[in-house]
Amino acid sequence: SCQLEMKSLWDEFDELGTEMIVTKAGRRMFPTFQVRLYGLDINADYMVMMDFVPCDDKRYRYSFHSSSWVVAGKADPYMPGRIHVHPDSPAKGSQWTKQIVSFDKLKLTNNLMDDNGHIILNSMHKFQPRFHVVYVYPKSEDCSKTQNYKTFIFSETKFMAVTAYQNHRITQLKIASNPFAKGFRDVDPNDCMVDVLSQMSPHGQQRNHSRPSSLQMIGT
Amino acid sequence: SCQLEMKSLWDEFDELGTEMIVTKAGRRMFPTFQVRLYGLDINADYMVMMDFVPCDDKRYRYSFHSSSWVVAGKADPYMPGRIHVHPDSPAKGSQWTKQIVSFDKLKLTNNLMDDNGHIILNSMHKFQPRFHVVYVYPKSEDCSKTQNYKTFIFSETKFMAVTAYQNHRITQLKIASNPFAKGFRDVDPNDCMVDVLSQMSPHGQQRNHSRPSSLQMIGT
DNA sequence: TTCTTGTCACCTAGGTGTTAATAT
DNA sequence: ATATTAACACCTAGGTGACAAGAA
Repeated sequence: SCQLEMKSLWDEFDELGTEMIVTKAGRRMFPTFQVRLYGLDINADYMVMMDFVPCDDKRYRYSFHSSSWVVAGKADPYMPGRIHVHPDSPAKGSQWTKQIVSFDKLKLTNNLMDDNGHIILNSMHKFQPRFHVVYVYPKSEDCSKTQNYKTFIFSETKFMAVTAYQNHRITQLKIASNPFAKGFRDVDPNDCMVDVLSQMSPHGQQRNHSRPSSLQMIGT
Repeated sequence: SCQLEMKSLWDEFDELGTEMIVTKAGRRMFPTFQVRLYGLDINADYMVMMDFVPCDDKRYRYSFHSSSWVVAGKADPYMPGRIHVHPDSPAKGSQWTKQIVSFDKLKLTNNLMDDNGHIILNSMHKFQPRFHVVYVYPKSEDCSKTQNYKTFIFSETKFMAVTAYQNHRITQLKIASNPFAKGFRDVDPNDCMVDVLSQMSPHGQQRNHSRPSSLQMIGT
């Protein structure tokens, strides 16, 4: 079996309508797709991988008027999706189960000519990530008898591919939760008066907030 | 067969008497031990790994008077060395031969109690890195007949383990050749008058040399 | 209008030798 | 004296959304 990591964060995004940036060079997903695996054969070899399937046959646009996604026509021509094989593959069941399996190297692109092995997605289309665990047969074993893979789908990880964020609340949630976007945070949600004061002690780590407003709060 | 990458850089260090820093937290080697592999069976599995053996039974100290290493007694008690298995192991011969095999994740420590899997070395002792390629037998094959590994030793990669650099010329060569030490370079060896001038054009990338002397050269 | 692209300041994450303080 | 440690400024390397300009 298989359990999605950071499910509560995925849920938060899903409620707003998750958006993932696609760029020519390739952009990582946030949240990162991470799972915990259970019940694998310790000594058997497995490949683990991801792919992405269209949720429907539609093209969307974001209506700022109603703050929602509306259908904008039929989907652009669909290319059979690439598969991203986890770079640790193949590995023993013991390896996969003893730590979280993270797809943080996976990147999304809208470049149809991409030759970096990134996942190619159409912008303004909706996608469902899928996770696959493939059992690698030993040479001696008969591979015609049993199904050798299992697929897991987490509905809360579906998302709209975009070249720029449409829903401002998604932007704010990304900024609040992605460490790499810390530079855009107005105030650190972990900060409170006590924390701000503790930063002024010689042991507290100093931070430079670019916005003076967040520091003026101390004096008022 | 097997070929050492960056051999000329290793030679430069070896002529001065290579030193490698060991720290409690673990320090990478520089130059990084990297090799090119040839003649592996494309479809067979191999493990590749490194270990370090003492060059002799001596303890050294650096004589600043004579600018050379002198024997300072018998070696400290020797613990059988750890083995660093390349993280890509096991992999097919095709994988190992199609790109440079780099041990840039390998770290050296002087902490006898290290539990990060780093290589433990005695400071002020001399070591010889060794590189091993191990053939992984398929389950069906008889493993009692043939030797299943091969060891490569490059004499120019031997080094003295130190907690701080002793030979100032080694320090300077590290600073000149390791990108991460760029902050300690006095002037960029790639810079000449033409380069400095080209940097002043709007397309040239600006650099901030902390030493004003390197900029005063322009005016004189 | 709507969507895409490239550049940028600002981060995270971690690899350097330096330096001053400490240990032996 | 000699050797080790920990904090530090300064890098490499690369992941963020903002923004202005461009494309469809």
